[in-house]
Amino acid sequence: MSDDHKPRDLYYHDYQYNYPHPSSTSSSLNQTAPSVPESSSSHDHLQVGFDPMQLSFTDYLHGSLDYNSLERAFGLSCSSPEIFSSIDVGQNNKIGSTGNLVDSVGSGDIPATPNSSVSSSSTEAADDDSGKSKKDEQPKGNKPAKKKVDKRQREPRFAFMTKSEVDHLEDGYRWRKYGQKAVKNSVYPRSYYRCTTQKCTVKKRVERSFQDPSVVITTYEGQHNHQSPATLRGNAARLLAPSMLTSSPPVGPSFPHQELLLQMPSIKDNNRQGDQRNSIYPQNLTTSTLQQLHHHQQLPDYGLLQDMKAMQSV
DNA sequence: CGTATTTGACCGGCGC
DNA sequence: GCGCCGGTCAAATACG
Repeated sequence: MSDDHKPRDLYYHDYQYNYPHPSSTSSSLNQTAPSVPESSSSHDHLQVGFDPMQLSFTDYLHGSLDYNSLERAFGLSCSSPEIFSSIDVGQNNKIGSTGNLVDSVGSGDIPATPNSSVSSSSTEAADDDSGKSKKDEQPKGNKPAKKKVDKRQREPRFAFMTKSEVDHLEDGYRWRKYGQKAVKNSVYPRSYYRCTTQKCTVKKRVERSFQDPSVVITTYEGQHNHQSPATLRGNAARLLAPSMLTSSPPVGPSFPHQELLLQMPSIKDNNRQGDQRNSIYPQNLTTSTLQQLHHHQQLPDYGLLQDMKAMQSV
Protein backbone atom coordinates (compact mmCIF):
# COMPACT_ATOMS: atom_id res chain seq x y z
CA MET A 1 0.00 0.00 0.00
CA SER A 2 1.19 3.06 0.42
CA ASP A 3 3.30 4.42 -1.86
CA ASP A 4 6.59 5.39 -1.08
CA HIS A 5 8.40 2.39 -0.45
CA LYS A 6 7.43 0.12 -3.08
CA PRO A 7 10.29 -1.83 -4.36
CA ARG A 8 9.43 -0.77 -7.76
CA ASP A 9 10.06 2.75 -6.89
CA LEU A 10 13.60 1.87 -6.68
CA TYR A 11 13.61 1.43 -10.32
CA TYR A 12 12.40 4.82 -10.83
CA HIS A 13 15.39 6.59 -9.76
CA ASP A 14 14.47 9.87 -8.48
CA TYR A 15 13.18 11.97 -11.13
CA GLN A 16 15.95 14.34 -11.06
CA TYR A 17 17.15 16.31 -13.88
CA ASN A 18 20.76 16.68 -13.51
CA TYR A 19 21.04 17.55 -17.03
CA PRO A 20 23.00 20.59 -17.67
CA HIS A 21 22.09 22.94 -20.28
CA PRO A 22 21.35 21.49 -23.58
CA SER A 23 23.77 23.59 -25.29
CA SER A 24 26.48 22.41 -23.08
CA THR A 25 26.04 18.87 -24.05
CA SER A 26 25.44 19.22 -27.62
CA SER A 27 27.30 17.23 -30.00
CA SER A 28 29.16 14.31 -29.06
CA LEU A 29 27.28 11.93 -30.94
CA ASN A 30 30.00 11.51 -33.34
CA GLN A 31 32.08 10.15 -30.69
CA THR A 32 29.80 7.33 -30.21
CA ALA A 33 29.76 6.25 -33.71
CA PRO A 34 33.37 5.51 -33.95
CA SER A 35 33.20 3.38 -30.99
CA VAL A 36 31.34 0.93 -32.93
CA PRO A 37 33.76 -1.79 -33.44
CA GLU A 38 34.71 -3.11 -36.72
CA SER A 39 31.29 -2.72 -37.98
CA SER A 40 31.44 -0.01 -40.38
CA SER A 41 34.56 -1.20 -41.77
CA SER A 42 33.89 -0.27 -45.20
CA HIS A 43 30.26 0.00 -45.42
CA ASP A 44 28.46 3.08 -45.07
CA HIS A 45 28.72 3.72 -41.54
CA LEU A 46 26.62 6.68 -41.25
CA GLN A 47 27.88 8.72 -38.55
CA VAL A 48 25.37 10.87 -37.25
CA GLY A 49 26.17 14.23 -36.37
CA PHE A 50 22.93 14.54 -34.86
CA ASP A 51 22.46 18.00 -33.77
CA PRO A 52 20.07 18.29 -30.96
CA MET A 53 19.53 21.83 -31.71
CA GLN A 54 18.10 20.92 -34.99
CA LEU A 55 16.29 17.87 -34.18
CA SER A 56 15.14 16.78 -30.88
CA PHE A 57 14.10 13.57 -29.43
CA THR A 58 10.62 14.58 -30.08
CA ASP A 59 11.34 14.98 -33.68
CA TYR A 60 12.30 11.45 -33.89
CA LEU A 61 9.06 10.56 -32.50
CA HIS A 62 7.38 12.51 -35.12
CA GLY A 63 9.66 11.03 -37.60
CA SER A 64 8.33 7.76 -36.57
CA LEU A 65 5.50 8.54 -38.78
CA ASP A 66 7.16 6.39 -41.21
CA TYR A 67 9.96 4.25 -40.11
CA ASN A 68 10.61 2.85 -43.45
CA SER A 69 11.09 6.13 -45.01
CA LEU A 70 13.36 7.17 -42.31
CA GLU A 71 15.27 4.12 -42.79
CA ARG A 72 15.57 4.82 -46.39
CA ALA A 73 16.46 8.36 -45.91
CA PHE A 74 19.16 7.50 -43.54
CA GLY A 75 20.48 5.12 -45.96
CA LEU A 76 20.33 2.47 -43.52
CA SER A 77 21.41 -0.54 -45.00
CA CYS A 78 24.51 -1.08 -43.42
CA SER A 79 25.82 -1.28 -40.27
CA SER A 80 27.25 -2.41 -37.22
CA PRO A 81 26.49 -5.93 -36.60
CA GLU A 82 27.16 -5.76 -33.03
CA ILE A 83 24.82 -3.19 -31.98
CA PHE A 84 22.33 -4.35 -34.32
CA SER A 85 22.41 -7.89 -33.63
CA SER A 86 21.59 -7.19 -30.14
CA ILE A 87 19.16 -4.50 -30.71
CA ASP A 88 17.62 -6.01 -33.64
CA VAL A 89 14.20 -7.00 -32.85
CA GLY A 90 14.13 -8.91 -35.93
CA GLN A 91 13.64 -12.25 -34.51
CA ASN A 92 10.66 -12.88 -32.51
CA ASN A 93 12.19 -11.11 -29.74
CA LYS A 94 11.82 -7.81 -28.54
CA ILE A 95 14.29 -5.28 -27.90
CA GLY A 96 14.01 -6.76 -24.61
CA SER A 97 17.45 -8.06 -24.90
CA THR A 98 18.23 -5.22 -22.78
CA GLY A 99 21.30 -6.72 -21.54
CA ASN A 100 22.90 -7.03 -24.84
CA LEU A 101 21.52 -3.96 -26.16
CA VAL A 102 22.90 -1.90 -23.50
CA ASP A 103 25.99 -3.76 -23.42
CA SER A 104 26.79 -2.67 -26.84
CA VAL A 105 26.25 0.84 -26.08
CA GLY A 106 27.10 1.01 -22.52
CA SER A 107 30.33 -0.68 -22.99
CA GLY A 108 31.91 1.63 -25.31
CA ASP A 109 29.53 3.62 -27.27
CA ILE A 110 28.29 5.72 -24.57
CA PRO A 111 30.58 8.23 -23.26
CA ALA A 112 30.65 7.99 -19.60
CA THR A 113 29.56 11.48 -19.40
CA PRO A 114 27.19 11.65 -16.55
CA ASN A 115 25.61 14.74 -17.70
CA SER A 116 25.16 14.04 -21.25
CA SER A 117 22.73 11.58 -22.42
CA VAL A 118 23.10 9.45 -25.37
CA SER A 119 20.63 7.25 -26.90
CA SER A 120 20.33 5.02 -29.75
CA SER A 121 17.34 3.72 -31.40
CA SER A 122 16.16 1.19 -33.75
CA THR A 123 13.10 0.61 -35.70
CA GLU A 124 11.34 -2.47 -36.47
CA ALA A 125 9.67 -3.25 -39.61
CA ALA A 126 6.01 -3.38 -39.47
CA ASP A 127 6.41 -6.94 -40.17
CA ASP A 128 6.86 -7.79 -36.72
CA ASP A 129 6.51 -11.36 -35.97
CA SER A 130 6.02 -11.62 -32.36
CA GLY A 131 2.48 -11.89 -33.23
CA LYS A 132 1.53 -11.09 -29.78
CA SER A 133 -1.37 -9.34 -31.15
CA LYS A 134 -3.81 -11.16 -29.08
CA LYS A 135 -6.69 -8.91 -28.56
CA ASP A 136 -6.82 -5.39 -29.56
CA GLU A 137 -10.03 -4.23 -28.24
CA GLN A 138 -12.02 -7.16 -27.31
CA PRO A 139 -12.50 -7.83 -23.70
CA LYS A 140 -10.67 -10.83 -22.61
CA GLY A 141 -13.13 -11.84 -20.05
CA ASN A 142 -15.83 -12.55 -22.50
CA LYS A 143 -15.70 -14.69 -25.48
CA PRO A 144 -14.28 -12.52 -28.10
CA ALA A 145 -16.22 -12.77 -31.25
CA LYS A 146 -13.18 -12.48 -33.32
CA LYS A 147 -10.16 -14.31 -32.33
CA LYS A 148 -7.14 -13.60 -34.24
CA VAL A 149 -8.15 -11.51 -37.06
CA ASP A 150 -5.38 -9.10 -36.81
CA LYS A 151 -2.99 -11.74 -35.99
CA ARG A 152 0.18 -10.08 -36.80
CA GLN A 153 -0.85 -6.60 -37.28
CA ARG A 154 1.95 -5.17 -35.28
CA GLU A 155 2.90 -1.61 -35.75
CA PRO A 156 6.41 -0.69 -36.58
CA ARG A 157 8.56 -0.09 -33.63
CA PHE A 158 11.13 2.46 -32.95
CA ALA A 159 13.43 2.06 -30.04
CA PHE A 160 15.54 4.62 -28.33
CA MET A 161 18.27 4.08 -25.91
CA THR A 162 18.61 7.06 -23.76
CA LYS A 163 20.98 7.81 -21.07
CA SER A 164 18.74 9.45 -18.65
CA GLU A 165 17.82 9.59 -15.06
CA VAL A 166 14.19 9.61 -15.79
CA ASP A 167 12.49 6.56 -17.06
CA HIS A 168 9.64 8.15 -18.71
CA LEU A 169 10.94 10.77 -21.03
CA GLU A 170 8.75 13.60 -21.96
CA ASP A 171 8.13 13.56 -25.63
CA GLY A 172 5.25 15.89 -25.91
CA TYR A 173 2.56 13.28 -25.88
CA ARG A 174 0.39 12.16 -23.07
CA TRP A 175 0.78 8.58 -21.99
CA ARG A 176 -1.18 6.37 -19.73
CA LYS A 177 0.59 3.51 -18.11
CA TYR A 178 -1.32 0.30 -18.51
CA GLY A 179 1.06 -2.28 -17.30
CA GLN A 180 4.38 -3.20 -15.93
CA LYS A 181 6.19 -6.46 -16.13
CA ALA A 182 9.40 -7.84 -14.91
CA VAL A 183 11.72 -8.59 -17.73
CA LYS A 184 13.54 -11.81 -17.92
CA ASN A 185 17.06 -10.66 -18.23
CA SER A 186 16.79 -7.60 -16.23
CA VAL A 187 16.18 -6.66 -12.70
CA TYR A 188 14.32 -3.63 -13.89
CA PRO A 189 10.71 -3.84 -14.87
CA ARG A 190 9.35 -2.79 -18.19
CA SER A 191 6.54 -0.32 -18.24
CA TYR A 192 3.87 -0.19 -20.87
CA TYR A 193 2.30 3.07 -21.91
CA ARG A 194 -0.40 3.94 -24.32
CA CYS A 195 -1.09 7.28 -25.89
CA THR A 196 -4.05 8.79 -24.10
CA THR A 197 -5.41 10.39 -27.19
CA GLN A 198 -8.63 8.76 -28.06
CA LYS A 199 -8.06 7.27 -31.43
CA CYS A 200 -4.36 7.04 -31.16
CA THR A 201 -3.09 3.53 -30.75
CA VAL A 202 0.52 4.31 -30.22
CA LYS A 203 2.16 2.43 -27.45
CA LYS A 204 5.50 2.59 -25.89
CA ARG A 205 7.55 0.49 -23.61
CA VAL A 206 10.07 1.82 -21.23
CA GLU A 207 12.67 -0.17 -19.51
CA ARG A 208 15.95 0.47 -17.88
CA SER A 209 19.02 -1.39 -18.74
CA PHE A 210 20.04 -3.56 -15.92
CA GLN A 211 23.61 -3.39 -16.92
CA ASP A 212 23.67 0.29 -17.12
CA PRO A 213 20.88 1.71 -15.05
CA SER A 214 21.53 5.06 -16.50
CA VAL A 215 20.30 3.87 -19.82
CA VAL A 216 16.64 3.86 -20.56
CA ILE A 217 15.28 1.98 -23.49
CA THR A 218 12.12 3.36 -24.91
CA THR A 219 10.33 1.52 -27.64
CA TYR A 220 7.58 3.21 -29.55
CA GLU A 221 5.08 1.20 -31.42
CA GLY A 222 2.72 2.67 -33.91
CA GLN A 223 2.28 6.10 -35.24
CA HIS A 224 0.50 9.01 -33.73
CA ASN A 225 -2.39 10.10 -35.80
CA HIS A 226 -2.61 13.42 -34.13
CA GLN A 227 -0.47 16.25 -33.08
CA SER A 228 1.22 16.15 -29.82
CA PRO A 229 -0.35 18.25 -27.15
CA ALA A 230 2.87 20.09 -26.93
CA THR A 231 2.79 20.91 -30.56
CA LEU A 232 -0.54 22.46 -30.21
CA ARG A 233 0.81 24.76 -27.66
CA GLY A 234 3.88 25.81 -29.47
CA ASN A 235 6.17 24.32 -31.94
CA ALA A 236 9.68 25.40 -31.75
CA ALA A 237 9.79 25.75 -28.08
CA ARG A 238 8.44 22.35 -27.63
CA LEU A 239 11.22 20.83 -29.51
CA LEU A 240 13.70 22.21 -27.21
CA ALA A 241 11.92 21.63 -24.05
CA PRO A 242 8.88 19.56 -24.51
CA SER A 243 8.13 19.07 -20.94
CA MET A 244 8.00 22.71 -20.33
CA LEU A 245 5.17 23.06 -22.64
CA THR A 246 3.30 20.07 -21.71
CA SER A 247 0.85 21.11 -19.22
CA SER A 248 0.17 17.69 -18.17
CA PRO A 249 2.80 15.83 -16.43
CA PRO A 250 4.39 17.63 -13.63
CA VAL A 251 7.71 16.76 -14.81
CA GLY A 252 10.85 18.57 -14.22
CA PRO A 253 11.99 21.71 -15.76
CA SER A 254 12.93 20.40 -19.02
CA PHE A 255 13.49 17.43 -21.09
CA PRO A 256 16.85 16.07 -20.49
CA HIS A 257 18.67 16.99 -23.49
CA GLN A 258 19.89 14.06 -25.28
CA GLU A 259 21.77 13.17 -28.25
CA LEU A 260 20.53 10.32 -30.15
CA LEU A 261 22.35 7.61 -31.72
CA LEU A 262 19.76 6.49 -34.03
CA GLN A 263 19.71 2.96 -35.12
CA MET A 264 17.33 1.75 -37.63
CA PRO A 265 17.00 -1.86 -37.37
CA SER A 266 16.72 -3.85 -40.29
CA ILE A 267 13.47 -4.69 -41.57
CA LYS A 268 14.36 -7.70 -39.80
CA ASP A 269 14.50 -10.80 -41.69
CA ASN A 270 15.05 -10.67 -45.32
CA ASN A 271 18.54 -11.50 -45.81
CA ARG A 272 20.32 -10.29 -42.93
CA GLN A 273 21.28 -13.16 -40.84
CA GLY A 274 23.89 -11.85 -38.63
CA ASP A 275 25.68 -10.46 -41.49
CA GLN A 276 26.39 -6.95 -41.54
CA ARG A 277 23.68 -5.02 -42.86
CA ASN A 278 21.76 -3.67 -40.16
CA SER A 279 22.35 -0.87 -38.02
CA ILE A 280 23.51 2.45 -38.59
CA TYR A 281 24.34 5.75 -37.56
CA PRO A 282 22.10 7.99 -39.35
CA GLN A 283 23.42 10.85 -41.10
CA ASN A 284 22.56 14.25 -40.12
CA LEU A 285 18.96 14.26 -39.70
CA THR A 286 18.25 17.60 -41.02
CA THR A 287 15.20 19.37 -41.97
CA SER A 288 15.75 18.56 -45.50
CA THR A 289 15.90 14.98 -44.71
CA LEU A 290 12.65 15.08 -42.98
CA GLN A 291 11.15 17.10 -45.67
CA GLN A 292 12.18 14.49 -48.04
CA LEU A 293 10.54 11.89 -46.03
CA HIS A 294 7.59 13.98 -45.74
CA HIS A 295 7.43 14.45 -49.36
CA HIS A 296 8.06 10.94 -50.36
CA GLN A 297 5.65 9.54 -48.00
CA GLN A 298 3.22 12.27 -48.31
CA LEU A 299 2.86 12.16 -44.71
CA PRO A 300 0.27 14.21 -43.11
CA ASP A 301 1.61 17.34 -41.81
CA TYR A 302 1.19 16.76 -38.19
CA GLY A 303 3.12 19.87 -37.77
CA LEU A 304 6.33 18.15 -38.30
CA LEU A 305 7.55 20.40 -40.99
CA GLN A 306 6.30 23.36 -39.25
CA ASP A 307 8.25 22.34 -36.30
CA MET A 308 11.30 21.90 -38.30
CA LYS A 309 10.92 25.19 -39.95
CA ALA A 310 10.31 26.81 -36.72
CA MET A 311 13.46 25.35 -35.45
CA GLN A 312 15.39 26.66 -38.29
CA SER A 313 14.08 30.05 -37.79
CA VAL A 314 15.10 29.97 -34.27
C1' DC B 1 -15.11 12.97 -7.98
C1' DG B 2 -12.44 12.17 -11.94
C1' DT B 3 -8.22 10.53 -13.62
C1' DA B 4 -3.93 8.06 -13.46
C1' DT B 5 -1.26 4.28 -11.59
C1' DT B 6 -0.58 -0.18 -9.56
C1' DT B 7 -0.72 -4.95 -9.76
C1' DG B 8 -2.22 -9.69 -10.22
C1' DA B 9 -4.48 -12.46 -13.53
C1' DC B 10 -5.15 -13.86 -18.01
C1' DC B 11 -4.11 -14.73 -22.88
C1' DG B 12 -1.53 -16.34 -26.60
C1' DG B 13 2.84 -17.34 -29.03
C1' DC B 14 6.94 -19.90 -28.98
C1' DG B 15 10.45 -23.22 -27.74
C1' DC B 16 11.40 -27.57 -25.85
C1' DG C 1 1.55 -31.02 -24.73
C1' DC C 2 3.67 -28.17 -21.36
C1' DG C 3 5.91 -24.44 -19.49
C1' DC C 4 7.89 -19.94 -20.08
C1' DC C 5 7.43 -15.35 -21.09
C1' DG C 6 5.84 -11.01 -23.07
C1' DG C 7 1.93 -8.18 -23.46
C1' DT C 8 -2.66 -6.57 -21.98
C1' DC C 9 -6.71 -6.14 -19.15
C1' DA C 10 -9.21 -4.46 -15.45
C1' DA C 11 -10.26 -4.02 -10.55
C1' DA C 12 -8.34 -1.76 -6.81
C1' DT C 13 -5.96 2.01 -5.17
C1' DA C 14 -3.77 6.50 -5.04
C1' DC C 15 -3.75 11.17 -6.07
C1' DG C 16 -5.10 15.98 -7.27
